Amino acid sequence: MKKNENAESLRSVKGKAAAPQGKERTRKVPASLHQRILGDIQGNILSGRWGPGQRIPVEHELMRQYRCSRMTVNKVLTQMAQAGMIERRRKVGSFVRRPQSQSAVLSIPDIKAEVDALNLPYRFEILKRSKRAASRELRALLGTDESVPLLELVCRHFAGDQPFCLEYRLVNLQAVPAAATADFDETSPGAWLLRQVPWNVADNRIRATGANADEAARLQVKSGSPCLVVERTTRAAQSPITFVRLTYPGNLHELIATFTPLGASAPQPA
Amino acid sequence: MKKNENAESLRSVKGKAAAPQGKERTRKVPASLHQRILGDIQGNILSGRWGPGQRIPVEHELMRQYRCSRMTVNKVLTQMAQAGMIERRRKVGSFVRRPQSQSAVLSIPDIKAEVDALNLPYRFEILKRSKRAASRELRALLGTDESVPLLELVCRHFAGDQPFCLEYRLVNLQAVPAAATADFDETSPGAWLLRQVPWNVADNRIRATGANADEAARLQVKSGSPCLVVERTTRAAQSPITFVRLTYPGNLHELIATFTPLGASAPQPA
DNA sequence: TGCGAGATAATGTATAGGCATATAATTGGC
DNA sequence: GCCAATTATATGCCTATACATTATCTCGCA
Repeated sequence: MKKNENAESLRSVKGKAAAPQGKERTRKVPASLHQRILGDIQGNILSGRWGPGQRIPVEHELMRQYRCSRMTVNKVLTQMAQAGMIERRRKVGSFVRRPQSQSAVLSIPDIKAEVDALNLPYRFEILKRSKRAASRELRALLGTDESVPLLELVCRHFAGDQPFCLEYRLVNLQAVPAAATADFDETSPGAWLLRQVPWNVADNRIRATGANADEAARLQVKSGSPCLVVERTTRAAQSPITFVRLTYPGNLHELIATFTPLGASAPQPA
Repeated sequence: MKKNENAESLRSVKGKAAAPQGKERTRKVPASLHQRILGDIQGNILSGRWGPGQRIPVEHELMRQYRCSRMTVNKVLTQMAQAGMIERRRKVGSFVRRPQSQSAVLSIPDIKAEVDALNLPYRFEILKRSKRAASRELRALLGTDESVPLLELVCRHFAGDQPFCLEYRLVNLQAVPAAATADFDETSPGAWLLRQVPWNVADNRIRATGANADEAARLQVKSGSPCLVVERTTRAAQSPITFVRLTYPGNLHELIATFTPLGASAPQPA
């Protein structure tokens, strides 16, 4: 099996870039060399030409194919290894990984953004707000063992006149003291917190339940009707920030996750 | 050669290079320099010291701080930009991104693996199997407009004696002709397909519904009881491979997604 | 035959420099 | 004073090289 069936993408002459594409005549011409190399290798893997376990060309071979330096191919291969698509072993070579479990990137937008996407007017209301010490159960939800002061919130989000989502939230007041005095008139607690503690680490748990009587009344659905529940515990710098349970009436909502081997693993800057 | 000695002396100095305003150095020290730089910058962002919109040191500044070359810090910053944590603008600098929507990594394991994780014996059965041409609706599910031959499967997965999951699947026989003659006695269609077309791209849609009469009977739950539904359309090299709808009885199942700013974005080898 | 000492092959990391490109800031011409 | 041209800055991308690390293979020698 000849290995250079895809080697026709050799650079013509180094340092000479093709015409600065006036109107993107072809699909998307990968501008940079390492993007092109990455695309080629990824193509070979995704198309199945290079199956799991198969060894892919070593760095010097790729240098030769693309007439480039080792750093360039190394950058590509390192990136693919970090993404989990290949496995690299010293002295032996690089091999296509066998995906044990697909991993998908789930985008969790702000609720306001979700409602906006439906072209419906958004509003929300605070149904309950109280300060309290963390009981044992609440501490378990937040994943902390310290007894910290908590802010407890229940909040309802609307899309038009229809209840869209019910939010139960605990905020660690020790980590975010400003939450105690914040009025959530303008910004919802979720958005407010994201402004305060923008970058954090979170665990999300997604499941389906039937609405209990309380939830059903607040969401204006029948008791027991299916709901999508997203629970999220958020930490930043080792201390828990907030726990939130979002309950969506079943058919009103859908989470979208995309599995992309590489590339768009993060939200784009709009 | 003096070049060598120069590099050597730099290397020795490097060990004590200042970690800028880093306080939590009690962690394990990352082996390589760029890992340390990445950890430092990430720490500054996650801890909130560098908030969204804030400009982070330019490459030459980081070179000086860490006494390293530009390639090294460039590697780090490029990586962070790809992960979506910072945004880089020429001439202006690099800025901490404001996460508009959190993106989490969702791990979608094989059903057998899920059941194994519960320490229950796994088995499955094929309830229906038929070949057919793609009707308009089925084509819409698969996301193709060609009229391709399809294999339609209904399959039930058990955890112990309890039905665990219902699987409705369409397989594009044009893309995977071997599926027509495969017997799914040993391996479930999902696992079989993953062996045939190991790397692919998929869209996942997750929602909650009530079980209809048919599903309820097969899952041994009451009609209308809440179910978690995962629909997935899988493509490889532009041609759709398979569509699958997995229906889990509500409280039996939970999807876990983790938001990690950088790093373990892919499943690790066992 | 067994086995330890290289030789070798591949990746991992880092350096120093280069040109290219986009854009903010500055300057020059009017 | 305003707009255009230039310059400076910071990133984007690439090269060529060097040395370190690690696992595999091979060869010489007892």
